[in-house]
Amino acid sequence: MREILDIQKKLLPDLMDIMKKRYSILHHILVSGVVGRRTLASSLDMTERVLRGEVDFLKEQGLLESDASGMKISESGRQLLEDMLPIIKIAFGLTDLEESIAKAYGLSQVIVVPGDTDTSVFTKKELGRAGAAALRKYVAKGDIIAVTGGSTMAQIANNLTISSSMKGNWFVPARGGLGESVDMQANTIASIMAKKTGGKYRLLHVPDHLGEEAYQTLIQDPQIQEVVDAVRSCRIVVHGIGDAMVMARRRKVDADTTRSLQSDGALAEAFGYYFDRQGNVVHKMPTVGLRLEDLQRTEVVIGVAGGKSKGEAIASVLRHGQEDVLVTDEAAAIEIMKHV
Amino acid sequence: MREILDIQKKLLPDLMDIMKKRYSILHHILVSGVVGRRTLASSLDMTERVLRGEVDFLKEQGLLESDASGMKISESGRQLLEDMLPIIKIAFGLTDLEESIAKAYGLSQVIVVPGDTDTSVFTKKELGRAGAAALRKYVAKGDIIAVTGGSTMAQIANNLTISSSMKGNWFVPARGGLGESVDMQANTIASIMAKKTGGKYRLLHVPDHLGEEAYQTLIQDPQIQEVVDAVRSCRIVVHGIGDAMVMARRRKVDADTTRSLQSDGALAEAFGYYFDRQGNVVHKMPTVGLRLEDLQRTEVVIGVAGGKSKGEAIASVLRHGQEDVLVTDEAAAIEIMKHV
DNA sequence: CCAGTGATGGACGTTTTATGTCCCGGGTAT
DNA sequence: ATACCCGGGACATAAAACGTCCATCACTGG
Repeated sequence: MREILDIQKKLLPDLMDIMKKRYSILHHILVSGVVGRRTLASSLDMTERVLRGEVDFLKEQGLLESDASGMKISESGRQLLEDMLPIIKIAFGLTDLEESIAKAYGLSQVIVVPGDTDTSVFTKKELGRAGAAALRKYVAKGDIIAVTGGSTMAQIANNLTISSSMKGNWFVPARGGLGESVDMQANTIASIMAKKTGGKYRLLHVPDHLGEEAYQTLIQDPQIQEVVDAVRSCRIVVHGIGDAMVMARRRKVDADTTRSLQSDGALAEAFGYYFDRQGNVVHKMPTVGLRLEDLQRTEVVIGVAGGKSKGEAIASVLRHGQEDVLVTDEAAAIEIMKHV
Repeated sequence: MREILDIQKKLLPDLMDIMKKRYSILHHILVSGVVGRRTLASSLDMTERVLRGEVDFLKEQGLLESDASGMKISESGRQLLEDMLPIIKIAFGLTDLEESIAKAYGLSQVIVVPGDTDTSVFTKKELGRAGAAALRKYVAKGDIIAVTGGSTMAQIANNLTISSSMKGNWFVPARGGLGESVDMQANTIASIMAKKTGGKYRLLHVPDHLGEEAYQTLIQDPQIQEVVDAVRSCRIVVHGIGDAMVMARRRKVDADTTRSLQSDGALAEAFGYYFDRQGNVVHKMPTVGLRLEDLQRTEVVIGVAGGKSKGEAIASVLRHGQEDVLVTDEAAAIEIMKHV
């Protein structure tokens, strides 16, 4: 596979460029749904005319369709994009990145999508697609799947589709309420995922910042206890990874804790735990749900995060060593490899 | 390996041609040892100038060397050729098929799409796409285009798009109603094609199995006469090819006729005529429209059919010798070559 | 020794193709 | 109703490809 491309490169040096160009046009149209020529041209940084040439070609090949409202991808175009993914990864050099990260951190699979989530909303969507695909790959019938919150997780939820293998699975939030906006809370994500896949879900309604005694009575509650048990016996965890300080701010952590996080060198956050550069846990959010020790019994831990700015944070979570699968983007992957 | 080339064929069809061209240049030089530009050009059937462009490129890539005595292949060029062999075999299996069929049956163009229409719906769609592309290539402004019915023709109609070169053209059914389901009748196909391309159409409402006198009065009708005249003066014919017995059954031909077809060795059916293995007409459907002798005045006859099971039938229609362009699939093409 | 042959590489005008730029008529969402 | 965005047509221009001719060089055969 790789050889064939190397051979072709010798005989057709610009093959890769054209292939990438056409791929990215098609891909852009795929993620945009319906889009016009001018919009597309500016978003791809091409002149209108040359884009038009390519679009005419792609139309002739039956890979996209156009009507008065704009252009959209055809079924065979969508299929083509799917089939092309491995080729594109090689052409973009992403396979190398995937393999080196997997080896450096002892992961069983790494998926790298092209682009940078920090700068392109399309990359974020692609990350969601890839995350959903990864989950689909590892899930089995009757699994309990614990998920966290965050915008990346929301994207994954968006890209899940109904599938027989996920029908009847349980989606649960990995931890209790962690004071984020509603549509990115773990509870919300779990319910969306369940609806999209035809699965079931249970919610954990445990507010933050409870007094000790209120907390104790709450976790004695049989209803809550049941959900917590389910969470702790999950087979799959899918979680985002965040920058420690950004997450602390977003969750309105009090000044004292923030200071202590800073002095402890907290760099990354994942499922309510804060990690320093070496991958040590330096702080945990006071709420119920999945504990670190539960992860060891968990069969598949899937981390999903992207963006150049998150690279270092992802690296420190990976160093902690509980992850099995990582889904990230090109920019973050490059940063991760700087911190081996 | 196979997939990557199929993908590239869809996304970069012209680059595949260039690859073939460069490969054959290199290969020719390899077998010739040392050879001059003009000699090579004539032996490859290229103009000197275009060969020179390619040679300059190959020299730049270090794949061949040239001195005052002529050109010869370099070591890395020889290595490349060796590595390419499997790629070339796969990538151009179809091209070879196309050329051998074209030569064997004296056609001006043969288009072979990968796959087998019998087993894959996708191949059938691809056949439709290729048929539409072929029609687009040969059509000119103001043409009258006669079409037949059938599911393959319906696919072609589906894949036609509005285009200025076809605007205002006439689509007519090649022959009268031949007792098939409505959405595959020539009348229907003609009207769909006209709508899709922005052309106009005329229909032929002549039922099958008319009594002789009803038939005579019908074809005296000026309206019908006008359409029949248009059909017979068409410049382009696009038609499907069917297995004789399958078609007879589908058209509910009576038992007597079926027996006579069988005893005459009818193998194939096209535009209402039945052909035996040698390409002789052994029977014709009793309806009005295009006659065989009209085909000689027709400039472009495009036959479209695929599927392993139809290979022999296609071959016998080709042997009749009126076809100019054939669009088929890989499985049928292989069968066709077995019957040269 | 020399003319003839066939080679490469340079040159140049012409044709074809690609590109930048505008505009038009038609839908669509506001 | 209107303003906006869409695809597609049109056209001048820049760039690439091509056909053609020629100069020069190396080798060969006489």
